[in-house]
Amino acid sequence: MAQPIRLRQVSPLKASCHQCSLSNLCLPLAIEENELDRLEDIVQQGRIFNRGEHIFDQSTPFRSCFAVKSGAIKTSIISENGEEQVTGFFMPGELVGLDSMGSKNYACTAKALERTSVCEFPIDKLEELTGKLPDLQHHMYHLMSQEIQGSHQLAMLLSKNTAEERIAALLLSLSSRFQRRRMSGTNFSLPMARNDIANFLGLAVETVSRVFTRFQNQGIISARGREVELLDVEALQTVTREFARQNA
Amino acid sequence: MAQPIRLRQVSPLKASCHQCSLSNLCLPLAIEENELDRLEDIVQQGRIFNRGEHIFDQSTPFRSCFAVKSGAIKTSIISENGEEQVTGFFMPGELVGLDSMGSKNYACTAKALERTSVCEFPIDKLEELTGKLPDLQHHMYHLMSQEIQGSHQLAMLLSKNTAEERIAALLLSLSSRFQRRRMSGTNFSLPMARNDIANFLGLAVETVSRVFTRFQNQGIISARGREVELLDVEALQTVTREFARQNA
DNA sequence: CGCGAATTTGAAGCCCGTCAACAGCTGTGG
DNA sequence: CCACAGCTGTTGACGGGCTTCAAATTCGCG
Repeated sequence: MAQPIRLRQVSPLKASCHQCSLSNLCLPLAIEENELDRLEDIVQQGRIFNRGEHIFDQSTPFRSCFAVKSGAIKTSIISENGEEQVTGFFMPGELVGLDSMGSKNYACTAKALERTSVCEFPIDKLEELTGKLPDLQHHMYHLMSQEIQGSHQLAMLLSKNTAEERIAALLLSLSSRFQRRRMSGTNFSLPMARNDIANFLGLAVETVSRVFTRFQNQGIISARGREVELLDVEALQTVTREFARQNA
Repeated sequence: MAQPIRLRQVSPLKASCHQCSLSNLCLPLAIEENELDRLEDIVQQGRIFNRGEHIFDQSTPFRSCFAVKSGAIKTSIISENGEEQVTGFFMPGELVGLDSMGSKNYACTAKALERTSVCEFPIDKLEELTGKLPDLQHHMYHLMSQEIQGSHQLAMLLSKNTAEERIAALLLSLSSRFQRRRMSGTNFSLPMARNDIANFLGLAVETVSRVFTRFQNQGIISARGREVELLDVEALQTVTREFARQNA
């Protein structure tokens, strides 16, 4: 038994970024084969978190970024007064912790919404490696700027759009992220509670609930609990652009 | 005349990051002396833009990041429908363009709010340099993560706070940024129009105007046009925390 | 099966956006 | 030098979308 275990500690772990079905979404994206090996040298794979467990906590020392392999994670910041703001939902293939890069402590708390497995990238080794691999550094810049852009989009959604538009946008965002993983873009299960949706979109829980039933009555979606089916994607896209048309 | 000019092309330009009063805010922060020289090799200094001129435009090829030397810049994104969202205001010592890092095109448009001078960092050279200088790379990561965090704070402000709280927060933010430059934190001139404030904070212009007069009637501030004096900073800080107290 | 949490539904109130009109400031041209 | 236009900022009135409060109902898990 000893030998097989030893082998597993080296070979399968090293090979797994190559084999990972998410390698086209995660960090290895656009990296040369031989460079991928060096990334695998620093990654700690296969950590598992149960629903509700914290991957890391705000204001604790920043040690690592995490790539979601399966499951889902929500990040949130707690202001001095204890008010929570959900800042993002992270699906498989997405990188958590970029908002803490270059800082001493984590800027937010990351919590598993369901049973979730992640790959861990120790930040000191990651920074060292990005210094050696220009493509990887470029990709890190890209991912971080994407996060900034996404946050700006969210700010736009929050400041200019109605409840219906915000929820339609979230459903479409989730849909495209499921599709990217070759899963159904019209029939999926929401990883987060209504409460999290409301907090993320800056709405009251009751409003979220009402919009869901309204969409259902209009035949745009079909929802029972967290199970959602998008019946009329075009109608949803119309809703998100509705506001624009009126103010054109 | 020829010789002095030649000398100026080398010596004063190279020395200017050292001499710049903003060097403790901008990129050179926390960089070794000899490394600062290499940063100066790639920077193009002293470009001037008049009020209203664009530093760069959304969807045009991303070439450079810009550090504000004097004046002020606003960045905004235009959605497909033509709706504008102001994403940030940039004061001297702050770096513009981080949301486009690693992308092919600029993610937003940057516009001078007043006569503004900037230092330009060509992105290809900057990326190359950050690959060689770990401290500089670390600082870039830090600046970008700060931008993500700031954007999350904005989202929180937009989704949970009243008009008064948002405007109080903006005034306090501007105040501390003026103070950082050794300028008065209680008596300053707003670089942006009411319209920009409203757009940035997700409010109607009329609401911004009303809150300004309300603050004035309460003796918290004194404002005439863009000239603002903070008469009671503590009261402003209380306003921003008011919401929290009620929901504690 | 039973309890607490999550979700849904209803009713009432309020903050803020919209519409409208006015005032203030700036620059231009007669 | 003043008049006018255009833009920016201010003030008032009104309506609507969302929050809040309250309670019923369902869901989830031991």
